[in-house]
Amino acid sequence: MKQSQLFGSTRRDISKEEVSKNAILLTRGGYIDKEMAGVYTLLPLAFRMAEKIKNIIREELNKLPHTSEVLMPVMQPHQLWEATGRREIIKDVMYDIKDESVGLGPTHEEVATELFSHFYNSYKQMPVAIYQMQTKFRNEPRAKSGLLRGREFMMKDLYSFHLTDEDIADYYLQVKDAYMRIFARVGLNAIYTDASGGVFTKYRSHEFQVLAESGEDEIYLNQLGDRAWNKELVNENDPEFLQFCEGVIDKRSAIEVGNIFRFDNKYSAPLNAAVTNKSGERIDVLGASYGIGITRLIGTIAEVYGDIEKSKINWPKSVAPYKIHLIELGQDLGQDMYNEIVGAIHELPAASDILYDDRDESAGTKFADADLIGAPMRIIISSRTLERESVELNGGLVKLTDLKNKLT
RNA sequence: CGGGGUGUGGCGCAGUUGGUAGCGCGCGUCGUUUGGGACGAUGAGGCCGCUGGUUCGAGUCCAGUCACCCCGACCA
Repeated sequence: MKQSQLFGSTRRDISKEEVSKNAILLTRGGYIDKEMAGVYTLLPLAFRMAEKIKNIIREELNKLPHTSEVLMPVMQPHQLWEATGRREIIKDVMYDIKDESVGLGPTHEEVATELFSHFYNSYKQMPVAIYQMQTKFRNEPRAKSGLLRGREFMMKDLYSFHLTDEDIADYYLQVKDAYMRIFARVGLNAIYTDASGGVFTKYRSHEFQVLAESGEDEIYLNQLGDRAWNKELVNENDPEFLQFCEGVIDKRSAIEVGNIFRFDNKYSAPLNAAVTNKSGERIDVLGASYGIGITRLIGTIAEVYGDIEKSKINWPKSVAPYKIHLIELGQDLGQDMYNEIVGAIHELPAASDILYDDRDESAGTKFADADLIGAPMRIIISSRTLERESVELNGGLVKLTDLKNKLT
């Protein structure tokens, strides 16, 4: 992609009102543009990241048994929420459509459960799970912190339906493992955290928390640092908690990047999502929800990998919008040589992952922009490097003839 | 929803006791530059968030309203 043709650009100055690290870096880098509080455009750079994250999620979730991707509606009838008794609870959060008994979906337990009931009637068909990646709408009382808490945001939500307690428990753990792989692949160290189920469920929920100063949640880490309890769940006299932390309490701020919880028959019962078992009895299926905030993940990765002072980000390779930033300095390079290197690079499998800065800008501007854009690999081509039949790759000179090997 | 703060060219900001608006960046043109956000010249661009009030006169004072930021509450 030629940078001169990329929509948007880095920004030198942004409002001093913006305090959130991810919002500052992503806005300056030309990744996002704010429309209103908690509502952002994903510019090409952030959009590419979102697509890469979505593909990683797909790869991992598609390994799960009986699991398919779908796309459910954003518009949801109030009636469905009234049926499960959640209309009153959701009322302040759901954006409603004027003069219609319809709102924009903040979550999809109702829709997913109803959808299930349209196709499943027998234990022989069980279990089954569906997931989607979609924009969610929640009227947050206070949207803030850039992509970390939006009123409109992209989410992956998965719903599973099971016949037995054993089966749902097994699937739940499989999802947990898939989530841990997903977070690792996008470069985050997520901590599996026990949390309160809130109004969602009588069960404890489990959150995936990433340690960060900017995190809204507070968690108590165990000694190994690989398990935690959310503060909201903690009663410091609880024997189970005391055993968990073994006397060492390490309280840390963290960002919740995913959460999973069982709700069993909470929605299947009122929505009549039941199947017949071997004896011919109709039994309500057991359900669970599993969510990952995709746009929040982008914000979280920026929080973890960004540096405000240096105005730069070092994205993990797996999610960087472009893996290679090819920067051309000067305009009087030997054109033959130049064509040769660009040609060589474009023969690589990752050619679509190259951002080529072909703009007529000063070296300083190009470097500053490159720092903000944060590609993991930087190739500089200039008359200085071409004199030696080389380019600069991440700070070191590499012969043109060796470049292909270095990049593959 | 409580408390505090902010709304002025595309972006970032200044604007004194009320007198019809200015700076930087960016943008256009010309020239010089080209390895860490280059320089000179010149030019374009603003119903001062919105509504009402006070006044001969309001960016400036008053009231209301909307939006945005921070702290808290909330967070399906």
